[in-house]
Formats: sequence, structure tokens, C-alpha cells
Amino acid sequence: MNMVQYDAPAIEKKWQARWAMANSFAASSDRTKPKYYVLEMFPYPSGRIHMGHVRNYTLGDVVARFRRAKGFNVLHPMGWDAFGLPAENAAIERGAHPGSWTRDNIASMRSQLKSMGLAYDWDREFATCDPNYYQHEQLMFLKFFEKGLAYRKESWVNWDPEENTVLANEQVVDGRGWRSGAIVERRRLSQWFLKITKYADELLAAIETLERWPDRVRLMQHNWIGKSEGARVKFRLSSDTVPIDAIEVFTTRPDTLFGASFIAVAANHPLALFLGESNRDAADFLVECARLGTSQALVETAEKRGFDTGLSAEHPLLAGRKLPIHIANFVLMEYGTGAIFGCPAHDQRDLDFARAYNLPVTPVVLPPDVNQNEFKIIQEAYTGPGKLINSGDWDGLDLEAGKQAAINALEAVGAGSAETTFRLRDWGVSRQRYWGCPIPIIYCDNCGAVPVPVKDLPVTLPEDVDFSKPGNPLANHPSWKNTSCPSCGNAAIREQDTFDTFFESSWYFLRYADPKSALGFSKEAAAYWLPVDQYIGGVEHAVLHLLYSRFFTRALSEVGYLDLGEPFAGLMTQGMVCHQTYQDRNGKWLFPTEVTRNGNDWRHCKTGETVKAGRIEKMSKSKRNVVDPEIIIESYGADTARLFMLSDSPPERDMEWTEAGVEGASRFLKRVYRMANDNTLPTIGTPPPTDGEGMELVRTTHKAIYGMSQDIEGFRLNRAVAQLHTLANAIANTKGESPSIAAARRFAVETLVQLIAPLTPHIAEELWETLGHQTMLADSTWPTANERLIADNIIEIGVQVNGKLRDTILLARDCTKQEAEGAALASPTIIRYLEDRVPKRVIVVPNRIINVVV
RNA sequence: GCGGCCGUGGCGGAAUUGGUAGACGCGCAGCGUUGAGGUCGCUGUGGGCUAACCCCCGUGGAAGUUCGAGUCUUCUCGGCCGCACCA
Repeated sequence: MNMVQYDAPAIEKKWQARWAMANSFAASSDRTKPKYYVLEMFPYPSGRIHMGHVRNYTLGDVVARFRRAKGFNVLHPMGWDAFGLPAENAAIERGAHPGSWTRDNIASMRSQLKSMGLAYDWDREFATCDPNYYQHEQLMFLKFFEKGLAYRKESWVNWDPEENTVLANEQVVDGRGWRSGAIVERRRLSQWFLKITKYADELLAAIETLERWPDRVRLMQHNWIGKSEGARVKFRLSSDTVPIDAIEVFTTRPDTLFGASFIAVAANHPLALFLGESNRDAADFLVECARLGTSQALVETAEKRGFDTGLSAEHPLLAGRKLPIHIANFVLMEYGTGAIFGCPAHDQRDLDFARAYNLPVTPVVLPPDVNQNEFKIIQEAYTGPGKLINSGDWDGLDLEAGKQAAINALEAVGAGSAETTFRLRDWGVSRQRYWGCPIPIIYCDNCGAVPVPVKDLPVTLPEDVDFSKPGNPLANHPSWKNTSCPSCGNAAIREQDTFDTFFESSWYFLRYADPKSALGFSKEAAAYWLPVDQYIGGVEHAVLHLLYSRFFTRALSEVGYLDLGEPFAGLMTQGMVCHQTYQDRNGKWLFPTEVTRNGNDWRHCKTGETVKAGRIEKMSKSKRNVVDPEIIIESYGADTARLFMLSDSPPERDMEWTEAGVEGASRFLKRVYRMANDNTLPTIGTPPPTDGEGMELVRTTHKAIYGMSQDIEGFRLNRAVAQLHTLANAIANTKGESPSIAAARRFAVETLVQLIAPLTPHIAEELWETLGHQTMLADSTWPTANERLIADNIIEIGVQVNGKLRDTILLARDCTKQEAEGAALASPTIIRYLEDRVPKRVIVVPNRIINVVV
């Protein structure tokens, strides 16, 4: 046996250089080959890769290398989602310029990624903060604007009065700005929107066609779009002391109209705002609601609170019935019409509200098999099916018929009609930030909002910006915003907002198809490469990024860029990488590198103090339960890190990073390394045996090829790793020196090296060379399983008596049911179990199981 | 609140989708190799009863459907995730 040591760092550097020299992973321009587009969600260049990246890109790399070996023309690119808030925070906190900070980060992350040995076509790399990238989206925006897909309207934002800036929901903590601590206000700002709601129905319907997406993501998108069918109902105000004569309400339950006992409007409903101007108490209540924030989860779990306006509205179908109008904290202006009618008997929120404010509760739906006299609503609203009661002519109708009757009745009196609403709202793309793509619009006192002429694109960001003053640096810049109106020539000012960074990520997958194109991308390249065959990323993007991208491909198609509906044919959402947490006795979080373990005793490496080992949680800087991929790669090698990432848990599930697991992966690679360095193996070119003692190993090898291929295609990569272990065990367990066995061992080892290549490419490439090959494994084709050799001729079958396993017998594969039954009943063990009883039935599932029923 | 996911050995997880539960790995134990430790190799490892076999129990809990349930149905307990400006 050759005693060569597995030197991962040396091997990895060697093959990374060779692949780069040969440009091994460049996508070919040959359009006759079948294509395969593998894409991982591109990273924000935070400066260092973390284990989540390692997992994401390893998964993508396995797919890319596997497809390449299967003969596809693979596109597997990488780039940088380079605009965003952290760069501005760095500028504020450390005085770094966002541009140079970002470029430095990209440089260090690129070299970290390269050390992982990922099969990227690096020639297609780009960063979205480069004007060469964002100029194209400025043109896209102008085309959207031309077509009415982009428009301006006022909307509400979280405003930090101290920093003079708009805050993201996550930057609002307990109603205060995260950095300033100032109480956040809600403000109306004029902002740009993209008309995603135009495609609401289509985006919803097409979810059905996304067969290779996880169900949960499809469901989340379905719920996000939130289509509701119901009716719009107009309630006329009883008095004319306010300049509003009716409140329009959207309801999914027009059938419960006779159970209405109040009207509630959102705190930012026009009526509420009007009252807030003249009524001190109302104003106070509105301020209180504003403090609650905009998140639906908060709104719906908060205590139901309201303000009685003293006004009332007429029931549209019941002459003389007056409904009091309240302002309520649980009504959202953003959904429906910003006003509801409350039917406490059949909606829990309405009931909670009615109990708190002493409003009547009239049941109008009687559950099946319940006596009307006994039916009482106490603390729980009834939302199930039933027949209408207390509803005049509609009594006795089921709910569907009741809805139709209600709509007919409303239409007859001109008080309403059927309506469908969506939860989905248009996408606000304006951000009051510096580090984003400038919105190419000029405001002129005479001409209004005028597009920047195409010849003047791109509108680039000024470099000399000052982050020491609060507010948007673009707005604070002394001269950048001053320009002249393209249409009348008068002095005018530029739009100072930039795009939401989801704008960049909504079309980057198209840019990769043709990254040097002067058009952004050519129609021809997009037609060949798109859709993405396999997209991989975190489930945190399940809704927004993916939905915006789906919208973008449609919108870009509408304005002539391409002809595509769905951008991502296959989607895999990977789980998080977790690690145990540690705290010292003061509760301070400790890094795993600061802790040593001895059985169940955890101690601080330096002080020797006892450490509390806590829950296994997602790796996060705040809890310090992070492991730096760079250190793992330096000490064990990228192949070990990659292998462990794939080994233990299914890709879609959360995994736990453990030292023991890394050791295990490393051990396996060393074992494979030794197997291939066995100098007793026959020379290259020795064919696998066709008979003799070696056949069992040959068959096992074919089973491994088959299983591995199936498992990679099905993304069962933890099982794929298990296949490799099984094959390695079989090689180790095959003893003997006969020519048949030696030839089989050579075949098995060589195949093992091929099969492991998508997972741990460096060691595979090295061993391929060790085994005598002159060409690179990266250029060789995937082995094919001989199906004839996979199926065993004799199989072991379980025999049950009354469903309990009692014996196993050996049977010829695909034998007849009669033969199987005969063999089972002839088994001495089964005879003993049957005693003298006569089998009533014998169920034979061919090649699976036999069940004797007595 | 609304919607969803997950509960299988000491641990991560397999189970051809209703057909022999626990593949593969980690851990642990024993033996061998080694100057010792580690590496490496072999063997064992769900629980109970056993000298061993046999047998009994076993997929969070309870019921149901079925010849047969980890898998399907209903209820229940526990853990986790998402809900519109972080990326």
C-alpha cells in the first residue's frame, strides 16, 4: 500500500488553477446542445462568506457538475447583489465610501468563493452597483413608465424624525427608530410604484404550473396574492356633518349583511383623518394607532381597540337600521377599501370588538343540526357553514346562495356589487437612500415628472457624498439634483430616490444569459437559456424576490424585451445552517472556538470556567454560534466542508454544523484517498470482469451509479452520500486477489471517484489522475448503470401472518404469485405459526411481501 | 389572529410513497494495529426478557380505515416558520 498523505490544500490549489487555465466551466455558445441553467441566489457582498453561502453554493455546484457530466451545456454563473443598506451603514459608522467598501468586500468574497472550487463561469460575473448593470434597469423603468406599468402615488412610510429618513419595518423596534430611538411617525410620501397588481390573476393562476417548486413556497405566494371574492357595499351616512356621504366596504361575507352591527374604518381612512382634524380625542386615537406599526401580525394580535365617532350609517337593505361608525385599530387601509362592516356573530375579530364596545350580536347563520332557539354566540364567532336566519327573504338559503342573493339585492338598490380584491399591492420601488440605482426622472415645474432621455442614460450616482448629515445624501448633495428639463429646458431637479434593491435582483438571471450585451441581454440569449432550470436559495425569499421576478419577466415581455412567463422552472429552498449556542455564567455569548467539551462538561478554553451549552440555533453573529468557513477550508479543505454540508441532512431541512460531523466527512475522504492510492490495483484500461467472484462488487457498483444518479436528480444529497459510503464499504469488504476481483476493484474505485466528483471535485480530480487518466474528470462523462446488473435474481421477501412479520424467505425475482404463496406456506416457521389454522387469504405483493391471513 | 411545516434509536437521518422500520453516518463498547495517544482495521449497538435462541414492545399521544400504517383520516400534545422597506 502506498503511504501518500491526503494533502487537501495542495490538491485544491492545484485543481482550481487547472480548471481556471482550461476555462473548464465556461458556458458554451453552442446552441444545439441541450442547455441547463443552474443558479444560486446571488449574495449581498457583506465581506465574508458564511456557512449559509457554503451550503447554498455547494448544492448548486453539485447540480452544475452533475449536469455537465451528463452532457448538458451548463450555465452556472455568480455575481453580486451590490446595492443596499449595509454599505450606507458602513459609511455612517466607519466613514467608508459605500462604493469602495462594496468593491473591497466583493474582492475578498470572490477569493473565498474561489477557494471552494465552485464550477462557475466567472467570465459572466457582474456587480449590480456597476453603471453597466444598472443603466439597463433605468431604461426598463422608463419603458414600464411609458406603458403605464410604473406610476407615482402617495403612500405611507415609517419616518424617523431625528434621522430624517424612512425606515424599513425591521428598523422600527417597539415603535422607535433602531438607531435614533426616536418615536417613528407615519408619513405620506410621493413614491414610485410598479403595477404588479395588473398581473395578480395571472401570477396566481401560473403558480399551478410551477411543478418543480416546493409546495410551501407555492402556498405562500398563493396567500400573498390573497385573492378574495365578495362584494363592495355602500353604507350611506346618516348625517351630513362630515363631507363624506357614504362609506364603501369590502366584504367576503355579503350573506351576513343582516348581522351587521357596526361599521369600522381604518385609522388612516379619509373619514378618520377628517375627524382627527377637529376632534382632539379622535386625533389622540389616531396617533395611538400609528404607533402600532404597519405589520399585519402586530395589528391582528393587538387588543381590539376603537373610537366611537358618534356618527352612524344606514343599512342598505334594512330601512331604519342605523350602524354606529367606529375607528378601529384592526382595520387595514391597505386592504379592500379600508373599512368593514362588523358582523360579530360570524367573525372573531368583530366579536371581540363588539364585546369590548357593547355592540349588538345578531346570529344570521345557523349551523347544521342545531336548533335555532338553542343557538347562542358567547365568546366564539361561528364561521362555519349553515343556513341563513334572521335575514328576511334569505332565511333558509345556504351561504353560497345567500351571497348571490345579497349581491343581487345590493345591485337592485344601487348599493353595491360583486367584487374581487387582492391582498397583493403594487410594489413601491422608491427608497430614500444613496446606495441604489437612481430613478431616471426629472421634475419640472412646468412639465411635471419627465423621463430622462435615453441618450442621457445612465443617471449615475455622485461620488462625493456626505453621510455626516441626517437624511438622504442624494438630496443633500449641493449640485447633483440640479439639471434642466428635457422637455422645456427650464431649470429642473432630479428624482433623488433610488430603487428598492429587489429591482436589481428581479432581472439579474437574465443578465447572466448575456452579460456583455448593450441591451441588458439579447432576446436570443434569453430564449436559449431561460427559464432557469434549477434555482437554489433561502426560503426567506419565498415571496418577495421570487414574486417580483415572476412579475418582471412578464412586464419585460410586455415591453418587448423577451418572451417568457416563468423565470424559474425548478426551485429548491435550502434549510438554515445551525450550531449549538454557548453562554458563560454572566450570560455572555461565546464563540464555539472559545469552548471545549469533555462529555457533558463544557468549559471556556482560556479561563476553564463552566460554560452553559444552550439551544441549537441558526448561526448568527449576535449569538456568536458561528463557524468561519475560511478556517474550515484552511484546516480540512473545501472538499471536506462541502461533503459535510451534504452528508447528514436533506437540503431543504435545517442542519446542524458539528465538529464531529466535519471529522467524519474528513475521515471518509481520507479513506477514499487511500483506496485509490492502492498500488495493487490493476492498471488503467483493465475492463470490469464479466464473470467470476468479482461480479458481486461490479453489481454493487452499478447499483451505486444508479442510486447516485437518482438521488442527485431528486436532490436527496444526504442519501447520495450514503450511496458513496455503501460503495466504499463494499470495496473494503471485497477480499481476494483473483483477476476477477482485482478488475472489479479497479472498476469500483474508479467509479467511486467519478461519483464523488460533483460533491468533492478536487480530491476526485486528483485521484482520477492517480488512477492514470490523462484527461480531466471535469471533462469526462457520467457513468451509466447497467440495469441488467442492478436487479438481483434472488430476493429476500418478508412473510407476515395477520400482518406481523414472522419469517423471511428467498424467492426468484418476479416469480409467480402461486410460487410465492407455495414457498411461504411451506416455510417451517410459518407452519408453526399457523398451527392448525387454515389460511383464509394469502396476499402476495410481487417482490415485496406475502401476508397470510387466518 | 391567519396560514404553514416538523415530531422515527443516545444524535443527524433512511424507509422504493400503504408492503421486512432504523439504510448511511455520528456517538458509544469490545478486539486488533501502534512505543503510548490519535489515525487505521474488524465486530457489536432500538427497548424489554435471555447464557443464547425464541418471544414481547416499539415511529410524540389517542382513536379510526386496511390483509397490512412511520406513511392515509380525525382528535390531541409539543417544537418551529411566514405575514409587505435587512439581504
